[in-house]
Amino acid sequence: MARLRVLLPLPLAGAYDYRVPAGWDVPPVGSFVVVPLSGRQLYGVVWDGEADPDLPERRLRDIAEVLPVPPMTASLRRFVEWVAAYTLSPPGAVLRMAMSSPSALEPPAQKAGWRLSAAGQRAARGEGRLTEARRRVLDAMEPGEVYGGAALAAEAGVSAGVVRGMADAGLLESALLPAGADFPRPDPAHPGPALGPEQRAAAAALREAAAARAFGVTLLTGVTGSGKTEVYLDAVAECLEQGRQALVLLPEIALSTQWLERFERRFGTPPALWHSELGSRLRRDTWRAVAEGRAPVLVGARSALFLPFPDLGLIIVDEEHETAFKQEEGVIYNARDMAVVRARLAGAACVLVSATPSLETLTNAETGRYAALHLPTRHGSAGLPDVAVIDQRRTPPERGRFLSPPLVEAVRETLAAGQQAMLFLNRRGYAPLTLCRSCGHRMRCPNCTAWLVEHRVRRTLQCHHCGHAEPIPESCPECAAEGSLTPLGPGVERVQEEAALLFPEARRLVMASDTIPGPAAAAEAARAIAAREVDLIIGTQIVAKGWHFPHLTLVGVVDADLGLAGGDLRAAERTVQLLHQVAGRAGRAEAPGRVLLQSWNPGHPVLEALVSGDLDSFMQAEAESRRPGHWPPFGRLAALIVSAEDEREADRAARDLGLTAPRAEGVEVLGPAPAPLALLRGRHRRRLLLKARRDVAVQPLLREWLSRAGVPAGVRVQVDVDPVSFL
DNA sequence: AGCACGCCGACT
DNA sequence: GTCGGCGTGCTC
Repeated sequence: MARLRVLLPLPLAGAYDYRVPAGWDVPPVGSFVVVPLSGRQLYGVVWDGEADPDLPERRLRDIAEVLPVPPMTASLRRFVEWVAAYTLSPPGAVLRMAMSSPSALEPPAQKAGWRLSAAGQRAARGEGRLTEARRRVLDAMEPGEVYGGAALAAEAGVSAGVVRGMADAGLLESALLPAGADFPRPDPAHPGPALGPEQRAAAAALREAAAARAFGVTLLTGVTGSGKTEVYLDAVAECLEQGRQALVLLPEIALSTQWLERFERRFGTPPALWHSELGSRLRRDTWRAVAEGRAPVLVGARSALFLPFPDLGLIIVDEEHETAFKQEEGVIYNARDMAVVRARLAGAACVLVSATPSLETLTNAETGRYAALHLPTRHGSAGLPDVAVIDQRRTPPERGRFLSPPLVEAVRETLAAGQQAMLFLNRRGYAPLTLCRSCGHRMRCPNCTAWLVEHRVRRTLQCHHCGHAEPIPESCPECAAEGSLTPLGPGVERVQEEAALLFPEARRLVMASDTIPGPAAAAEAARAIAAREVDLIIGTQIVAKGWHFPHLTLVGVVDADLGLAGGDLRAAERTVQLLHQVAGRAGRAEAPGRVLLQSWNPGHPVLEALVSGDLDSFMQAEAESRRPGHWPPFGRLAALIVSAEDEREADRAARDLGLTAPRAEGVEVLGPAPAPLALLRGRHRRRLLLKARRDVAVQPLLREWLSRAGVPAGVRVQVDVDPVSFL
């Protein structure tokens, strides 16, 4: 009897063998099936390869069902295997991401609708008498087409009762609506916004890449406002004309209402969406529409990379430098890098887009692995904003304040001119640290190595790493002194408080992940700002991405030094990217923009680069500083995070792991050292860092190392290949 | 991932 | 005497 391999969406070492029941056709590789596993029924995928002939017959179970879904393509199967091997995850754990809507595998529930009956068709031809309402319903219908009852009533402008009455009278007969007919096709010929000459040239190059129907990567760069989005949407149009599907990855899809409006302007319809907040019903319909090729364009967060596109022709990664593309839990992967792999396996074009590309991507463009396109100027009349540093040592803020006199003055001028201003501080809450003035006690998280952040609006102290929250105590928990707890340092809430004192007449809006919790709030904020119902925006990094604020002419960065402390490999690169992005919010329409950076260290290369606008030289210097030590992108990194509830156990396991570290040419193991968050969610963490030359394949080394070093129970070892955050 | 089997504390 | 804690191990 035929045996085949079935991969299950579980963290198992590999595929299991199952029997094809007698009399069945052998389902093709990639088929979605239902199989029994220890008494449960599970979904799985028929996988490539030969079943184990030595497995005794009595241990095999029968496949229970083959599901009526298009089989998983070879290209997606290879991708699942590739990601599993690269990240050192069990293939089933990766498969789970590709089966993220299990109910989509079931036959879709068809909705009931109405169709013209024979009598109805006669009546439509004018036989017999009809009321006006019934006539309108018949006029709205085509013979043979099936309509939803409510939609039909609305289209004809009658009540639902009319439709029901016509059904009772035999003019309509019930029929099933075709499932999932509700993903509109974006029209590549829809007249979109006009492109300038530079944009047209770049768009033509991208169209050519998409028309080649072959793998290739292109880096598209250009300052904020240079029209990168319109250019790459032209490549999407080309992909549609080729009859293939396009995928656009965005870092924060939930907050991109403005992006969706641009898409609709270009194509006349919205795209299909994919992100974590999608409801289960829409999720199921979208997964299925993708699998059946009914969703020609999908815009999504990183997990959209694992959707079952039957013929993917183009992947766009917008804001490719964003760290939000890095998945930090479960299967740890970087969607930007995996997008390139997915495109290669699918024979698709890949476009990486950013105003401030990552050093990895820049290096790949420089060595010619990636093609490069650049849009040098802002589209329309807007010029680049003027960037200056405020030296806080010379003009310090008043005691207990955080806005220095020159910044206060600039905000005042801007508001007086009837323009909008923004204060940027990448720190949520009121104050990052709460200190007892009498004993020096600092309020810290019981589960993590982190200070508790005061959130005055909610009257709590919160940990931003594990979600721990407690009310602000009246007295010091250490020395019991009354009213001695003092907030230290600013968060956006505190900046807003200071702004309220300084600019009482200005209408202020705080934008942080806790005040803008979802797409609806983001859309409302964008509307209020565009309608000039807000004068002063005070925001964290969520204001940096993708917004278009036409009346904003001043951006004040409250603490430009903030991201630079703390020895992270990419601290400088990330700070430049973030502050450049924030600066790009200023002066996008006719009025010129102005950016002021408050700093205690104005000579820092990051600030000099932002002031001069010469980010290329900065990134080159950054590259030269990483090259000699074989740091990424000139070498490879993998982090091993060893964690245990017991601190001594974590220490011992980490030390033992360090002792068995691989010794090879071009490989170096650093640590163990306390991980930057040495205590996280109640687990003590130690970190080892494996650094290898570029030509060393680290996965075999890591696999061998981990299998050699037995990890005791209760200790967890997480592998993060290509870590971006060192937290 | 689930679910069973397995060996040590507070209950009707 | 039993119910139940979750530690370890297996599932084709």
